[in-house]
Amino acid sequence: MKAYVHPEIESVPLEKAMHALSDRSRIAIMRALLEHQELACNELPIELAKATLSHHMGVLRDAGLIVTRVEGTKCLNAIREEAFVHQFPGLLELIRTCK
Amino acid sequence: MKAYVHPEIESVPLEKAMHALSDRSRIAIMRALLEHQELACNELPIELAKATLSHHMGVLRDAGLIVTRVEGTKCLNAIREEAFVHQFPGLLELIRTCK
DNA sequence: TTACTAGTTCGAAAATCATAGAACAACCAA
DNA sequence: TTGGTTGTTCTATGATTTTCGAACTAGTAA
Repeated sequence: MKAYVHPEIESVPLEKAMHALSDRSRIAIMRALLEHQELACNELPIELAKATLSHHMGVLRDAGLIVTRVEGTKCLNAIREEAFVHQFPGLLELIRTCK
Repeated sequence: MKAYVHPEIESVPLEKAMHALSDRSRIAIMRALLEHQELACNELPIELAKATLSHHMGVLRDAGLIVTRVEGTKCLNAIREEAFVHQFPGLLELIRTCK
């Protein structure tokens, strides 16, 4: 489908990760991925136009928070665990537990 | 000088705190407060116009991350520790340790 | 080939945000 | 009272962000 680019975790500054998580829809995406491990875009519980969803996935990907792999016509998204453990310790727990 | 309003911590959603920390200047303010406990606006190591700085302090205050108290002509700002311990566990450490 | 599905990219509109000058209020000190 | 300091509020401008329709690419399947 397309060659997805994922940044080096170390090159992502904190404010970029914070910005990626400053949107209600993107937090909802992260929580869905926490619950289901791996989801295609159209399986996400988000009521937005395709183009908008694609934009949000790009923001999360650029911030090093998710990884996308192609499988047939769909692309499967998952949380980039090492980003949180290594670069942003505690952040994933915050997303998981915070109201 | 003015009656500063501080929100109930519980009413601050995660995306609001994330947005407050999605700006390089505001992260710098938080780090200065981590180091010095309490600082007036004009003591912060930020090269911005007064009006801009006042805006950033308002964003941090509205997100429940800092508390401001008046003392004479100046207003002293400090990190609202209970916000982090109680509402956003791990976030303060992230600000402290993250590059 | 044709049709369908999944997702991206382009272009544009609306909303939000960062920035700062100018005027202002409040306090302090001479 | 006059002047200096501290910070807010108003207003405006430029930049960024969110949103989505439309056109597009790539894979799958009939």
